Amino acid sequence: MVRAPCCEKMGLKKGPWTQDEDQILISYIQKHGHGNWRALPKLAGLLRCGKSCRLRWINYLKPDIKRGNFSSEEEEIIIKMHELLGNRWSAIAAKLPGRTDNEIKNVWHTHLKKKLLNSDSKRVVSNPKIKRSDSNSSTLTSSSACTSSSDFSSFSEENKSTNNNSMIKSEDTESEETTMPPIDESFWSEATVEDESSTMMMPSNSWTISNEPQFNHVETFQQHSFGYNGSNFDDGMDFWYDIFIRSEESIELPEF
DNA sequence: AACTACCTCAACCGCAGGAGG
DNA sequence: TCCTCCTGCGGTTGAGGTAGT
Repeated sequence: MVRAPCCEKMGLKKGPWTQDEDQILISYIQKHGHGNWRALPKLAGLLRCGKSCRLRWINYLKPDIKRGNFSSEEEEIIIKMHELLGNRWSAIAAKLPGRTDNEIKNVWHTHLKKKLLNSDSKRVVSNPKIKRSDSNSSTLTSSSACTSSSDFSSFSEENKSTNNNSMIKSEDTESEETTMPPIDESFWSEATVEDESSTMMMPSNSWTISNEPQFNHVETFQQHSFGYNGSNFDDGMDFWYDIFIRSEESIELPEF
């Protein structure tokens, strides 16, 4: 490493973990919980900094970590979530049980980015079958839920470079205006994933978002959830994404 | 077999933000 | 309000593995 070795300075070990260290960390946390990470290595008798222990536990030792290759479904979810959220790996990881942000980040940089480039940035949702799910949508303002244009534009920016500025859109969309469909029963559709053992609820209508952020507006967003139900994950759990969709309504701000 | 180039992924770093005094 | 401590996040690094020559 080029950067200042903070742990070495204090006589602490760094670099790859040994099996012994792993075992010490596991048994300590199983007995006492992790509590204060900074204090943990001293209490457990490890010559590591707390940060290192925390990372090792979260990314490798935690019992619910799912090891092994990512399934194609998981990869598609990552791609979709990355389109929506940008490099917010922890948020993406929260929707993939058993996967860590570090792992997802690595997969993205090593596989998915290339995959996307090679596949000409095509949308990953295919073969939609229509079936409604129960939508729990609620209106909220950008300032409270999506932290406004900064959050929204982060994935908007991403889309500019990778997907011609679409959030979720149909192939034939041409307009650059913001065109939000009303959210009603027909909003939701179901897209099947490859193995047909689970179903994915997706918004069925299409819309576009403007190329230019409207900084003189406080924009409102509607929150919608979509996700998987089914048994294609080991734990059989359902999970849902929350997405924020720019509403037709926006509030004019006075010019300063 | 030896060397090089490329890839993968665990681990590190600095920073931001929340909590508490 | 300010300061310190702690945690979590995202970006980056580099050792080890693998493929190609």
